[in-house]
Amino acid sequence: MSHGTADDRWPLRAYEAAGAFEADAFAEAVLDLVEQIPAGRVMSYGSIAAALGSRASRQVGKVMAHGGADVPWWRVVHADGRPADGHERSAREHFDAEGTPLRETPSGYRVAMRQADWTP
DNA sequence: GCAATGACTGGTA
DNA sequence: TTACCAGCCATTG
Repeated sequence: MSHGTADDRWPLRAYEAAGAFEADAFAEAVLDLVEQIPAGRVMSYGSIAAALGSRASRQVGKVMAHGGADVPWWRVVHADGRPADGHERSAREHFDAEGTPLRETPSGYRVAMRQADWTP
């Protein structure tokens, strides 16, 4: 990461814009971790929380909803491989472009966690 | 301090 | 596989 300014490596600007001027260590860690997920791989909300020594998967979701716009949010999926609720369509395009292992289902698609699941 | 809320999970039907 | 339910966790009013 070169050296960049605090601005270009902290996707917290959206967070701040939302009203939270002081970013939590948790939110910072979540966004930072998401940026580290390699293309073609994914992590579940629960796994992220676990990697941070927490179990607040729902909080991870909240962080993504507010500051996820500046990070590869599509690499964060449900524990069963389903993409973020309400973003299935957009996520599909990214997965398709990155070659993320997917598997079709009667009602849509799902990420093949068995192969795509990643952990730092 | 309690109740509601949310990009969640795991178990059961 | 999908649908529903109870549990969990931090934030918000």
